Amino acid sequence: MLDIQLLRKDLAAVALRLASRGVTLDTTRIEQLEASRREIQVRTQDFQARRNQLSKQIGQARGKGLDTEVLMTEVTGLGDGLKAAEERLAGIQEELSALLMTIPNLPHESVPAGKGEQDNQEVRRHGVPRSFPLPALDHVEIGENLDLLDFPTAVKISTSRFVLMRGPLARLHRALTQFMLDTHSQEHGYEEVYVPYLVNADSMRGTGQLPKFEEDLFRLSNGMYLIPTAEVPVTNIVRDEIIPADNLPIRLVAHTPCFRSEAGSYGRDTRGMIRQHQFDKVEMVQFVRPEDSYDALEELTGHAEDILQRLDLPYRVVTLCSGDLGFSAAKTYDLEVWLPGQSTYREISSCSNFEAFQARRMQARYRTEKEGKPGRPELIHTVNGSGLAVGRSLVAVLENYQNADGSVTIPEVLRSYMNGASIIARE
RNA sequence: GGAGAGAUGGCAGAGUGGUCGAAUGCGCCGGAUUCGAAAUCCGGUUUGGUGCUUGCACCAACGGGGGUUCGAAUCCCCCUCUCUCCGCCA
Repeated sequence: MLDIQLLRKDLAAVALRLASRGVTLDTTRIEQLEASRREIQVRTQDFQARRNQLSKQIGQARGKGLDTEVLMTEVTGLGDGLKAAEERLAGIQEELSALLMTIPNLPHESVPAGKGEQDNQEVRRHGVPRSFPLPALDHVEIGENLDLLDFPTAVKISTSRFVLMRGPLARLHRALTQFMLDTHSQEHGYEEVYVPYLVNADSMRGTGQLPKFEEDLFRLSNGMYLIPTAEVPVTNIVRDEIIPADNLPIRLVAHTPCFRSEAGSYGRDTRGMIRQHQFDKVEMVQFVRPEDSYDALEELTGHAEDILQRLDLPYRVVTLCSGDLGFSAAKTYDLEVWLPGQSTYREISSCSNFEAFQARRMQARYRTEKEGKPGRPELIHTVNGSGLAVGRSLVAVLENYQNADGSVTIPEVLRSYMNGASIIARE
């Protein structure tokens, strides 16, 4: 959510910055609503002040046994006007806040202008894609040849866009998860947290999934939602909290399954594990002081990159252009891993600074200090990123570590999680 | 699933129709005292919003929503959540 003050003060500038995301702001409508809000709110509060004053006088008069008829007559006369003003004000504020909830975040000044994916800017590359004597297989062929990856059975049990993994492959998937969690919690300074996978609508509103993107979510019959990312439960830990300044920054990491309905991506990535309704992810979240959030974004992106480097997977870092930014993000780096089976880089992590956008929705604040004295609560900044998407990491390992005989070498750093094994081969 | 109790400030806890945004205690902040500290004493200490003369005024909020009333933390209705006991259960 944007700061309503900013819209009041400089609506044209806000509209301009949103235009770079391809979003058109109805400035006329906002100006109209603001003008009437202002007028009606002042009138309503005047009514309320008068009523409070009179009611207080009635109470005092009764206490002294005096006659209250004159006072009663005046206060009764306020009734209709007050009620009408209150109702109109409520209506306007509801409309304003509903509108405000659908406006995306403003891109940071360092974000390149652009319409879509093609305008994203590559920042750096790391690692060199390995060359294969024969055309590299994709993860589906590799996994199915090993009899460890089973899509048909997953479809039987559930439906399309689900997967069944067996034996050493299932274990490799778990090994990746453990490795990521251990690295972030033991070496990068994150506290590991275990969180609910079902959340309420307030939490979804807090991080920005609702009200605009309900169709991307799985909603349960009791009104709760399956999380599309650990970002939702982890970030909402600080909803409606005032954090002592000394506690910042807070760094949290969680592993969760993620559920996405993938409405609107029919026909995209239908083959394989790239785009599933259910996948696992390790997510890093940081709560920081506003002045620190861009440093935190660089740091957190580095933590995600460290996982790729330790797995020795080639990747590149891309800055999303204004038109490709997610709803809540002010700036995003995507990490794209090299997939030999597709001969292309594919997103494996997304690291974003949301500035105060989520914090404002959540009322997540910290207590500032001024010359040693406690100051006013101010909104924190939230930063998060995948570290990494586990399913896609597995895909990357299979494709980058495949051997000519159909086996797959296990990356060094995962072997301790695989009972010392160095290879996955057909039995 | 059944029965009962409850939800008030950072915490504990009072308040059942009127000067209550809320007693009291604890905590926290500042000051006094002290060589320093403890103890003690004094003062301060919720959040969101609006207006303008930017320092003041006003509005709203006692789990959430609605109602009664001139006036609601207090009365009524609905919802949510928490706790206790029983049942079930990893």
